Amino acid sequence: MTILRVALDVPLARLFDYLDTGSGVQTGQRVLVPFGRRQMIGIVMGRTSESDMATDRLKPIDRAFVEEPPLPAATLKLLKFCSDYYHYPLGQTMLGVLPPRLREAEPARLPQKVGYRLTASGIASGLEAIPARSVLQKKLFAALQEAEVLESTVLSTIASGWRPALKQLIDKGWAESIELTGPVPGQATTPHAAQTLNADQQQALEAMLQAGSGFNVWLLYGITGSGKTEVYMHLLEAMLKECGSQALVLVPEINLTPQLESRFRARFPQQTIVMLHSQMNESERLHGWLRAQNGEARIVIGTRLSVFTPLAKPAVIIVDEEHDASYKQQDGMRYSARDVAIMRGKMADVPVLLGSATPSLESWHNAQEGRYRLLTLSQRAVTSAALPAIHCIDTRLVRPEDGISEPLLKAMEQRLQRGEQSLLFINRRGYSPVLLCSACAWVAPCTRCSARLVVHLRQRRLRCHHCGHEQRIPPQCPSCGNPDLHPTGHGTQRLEEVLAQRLPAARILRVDRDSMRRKHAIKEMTAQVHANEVDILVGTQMLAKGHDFPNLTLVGVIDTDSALFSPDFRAAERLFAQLMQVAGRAGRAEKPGVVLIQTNFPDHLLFHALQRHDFADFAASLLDERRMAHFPPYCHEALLRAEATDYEPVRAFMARAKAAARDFSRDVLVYDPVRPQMERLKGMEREHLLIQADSRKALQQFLQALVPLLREMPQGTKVRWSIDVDPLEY
DNA sequence: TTAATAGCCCTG
DNA sequence: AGGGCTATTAAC
Repeated sequence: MTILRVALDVPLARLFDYLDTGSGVQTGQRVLVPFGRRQMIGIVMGRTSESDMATDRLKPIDRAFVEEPPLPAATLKLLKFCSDYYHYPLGQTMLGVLPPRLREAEPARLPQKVGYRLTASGIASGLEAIPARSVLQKKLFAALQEAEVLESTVLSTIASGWRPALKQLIDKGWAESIELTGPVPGQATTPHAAQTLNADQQQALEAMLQAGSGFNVWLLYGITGSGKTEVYMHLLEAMLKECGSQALVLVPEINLTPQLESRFRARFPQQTIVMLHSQMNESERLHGWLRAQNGEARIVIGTRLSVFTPLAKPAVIIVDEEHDASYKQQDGMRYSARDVAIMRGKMADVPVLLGSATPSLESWHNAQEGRYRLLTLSQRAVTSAALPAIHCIDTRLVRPEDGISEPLLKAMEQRLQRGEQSLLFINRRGYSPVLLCSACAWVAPCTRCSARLVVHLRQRRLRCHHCGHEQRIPPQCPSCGNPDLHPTGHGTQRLEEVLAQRLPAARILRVDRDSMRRKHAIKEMTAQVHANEVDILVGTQMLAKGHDFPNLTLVGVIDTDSALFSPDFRAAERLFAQLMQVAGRAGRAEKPGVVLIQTNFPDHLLFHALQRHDFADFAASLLDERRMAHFPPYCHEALLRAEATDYEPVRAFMARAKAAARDFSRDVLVYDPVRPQMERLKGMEREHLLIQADSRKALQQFLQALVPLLREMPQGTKVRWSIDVDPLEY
């Protein structure tokens, strides 16, 4: 009798043993097992003949899903690595990355694919037999004539209302449905021609092709508009020539995927492309996962979680906008999808391509040190499109009125007259960030967070942007009774209002999380801007990403000074990336763009570098600072976070953790526990303990010793803690 | 994490 | 004694 070692979704850092029932289940397969007095889905991690547990206490599995393909060994290995590296229980790691459907006790399978083809009589009668007014039928008939067999997804791309028309063809005996097995037949459309690469792009591509198919990390550093995507597609074209090989393309947010998706689909119409992100429904996610695993999907495009998607034959991994913070998971297993991608590339011995206009300092440093190979795109792909001119407006000299300074307003007026578009960038949604009592200086606080409530005037409500808490705007100051409460400072809503007053002729559109909540809001917004139905966009960083607005020639940046002197040492790096990105929205086509930044500190190095579009220079100076301060990437960090409803148990837990750490902290620096910026969040009192080490190895050894002690520590129960390896936020 | 149970205070 | 609460423990 053999024993199965099973990973289960419980917060315990071990596996559970079960008796096999002669099911023939393999490593990597799903099983349904009794656990306590309920049932759970588990993954078989291996077999053994010995158990730590007395054999008579072992229970047999209830069911093995032998009809499903087992997770490949490479996936198990990657997840085991992540579980170790991020110090997160293996079972939760394993089960946590599965599409939700695979966590249910139902066997998973791909839907039987149905294809359609012409019957013998259909072929005999020919296209002429269809009456001219049945346009759709004719179209479908022609497509079937050309391709022989087409499946439903392809027919949808030909005509959205194809079903009734096809039914008519079937009723007439001219077409029939058949069951499809094996790979999907290609689409009838011809691929979009590859764009010719400029010298930089060509050089980058050749370097990668020359290096061959083995592991290598490439950092493709290309300014906005330099055509990184075109390089990706040329690379894929070359890599996917090999039979059955697959590419994994990671993108930061769902926002960006529709654009990228359509470009890839137009370019690779014959290949099955699968999208994977959290906005897809459960069956789509399951099917995408299974198609990636069985090799049918040649290109997998997805957000961070898709870095774990099993692939039958990976050939290359691309991480677009590698600096983007959304690659870092901020709860559960706090992995960095970019770093996992690199580890995966290493394990699978395939190249990894990181792309960015403003690489993370970690990656930039690795490139400088020769661990990654740097590829630079310094020309814009559309050569006529000049880089935007970036100017600062010194707000010490020109006081902004209601948030907007005279020169900025003038510039917007000018665009309005010329029929061009402007974008106002402000990183704060809502009407105003503070509600202030004019008599006693009381400001509306959140009850659950150490944060101020943001005024949302239109809804007449106060909202916490951290926990979602909401309340009505009080009619008078709760502290002194004064009815004169002032919304103070500017958010997107207020700016929109101010602009409507100052530029009454302008058509203004606000773009933030609040206004873009509706399902196709972003798509509609993009269409409106392209159709020139909008003169001024007012929005948050949402607007900074990806969009290409050819008639947009002015970008105004309202207020970024707080980030210049933030206690977070990564704030400047992020601000630079953000401004570079938002500046890239200006003047993408033939019209030159201008960026105006309102600031009290126009002489700050960040702005000087930005004006010269000189990331390299700014990165060098930031790296100098980091080296001197001994911050990442010159050290490796982990953060122990703890929280509970009361502060005392948190403090006690952290004090014990720190004491425990002292015993074996020779090669690491363990700081004293500190309260984070946001001391209270969502009703929880928090504390952090920072750990630094010179090497990853020392840090890992330390954590390996510490984490088991933490697990055994009496926590006064309600303390929740987690380990964040390579934290980005503190 | 979930779920059962052991332990404890309280009322009656 | 038994209700209602919290702390503790086991899960294969």
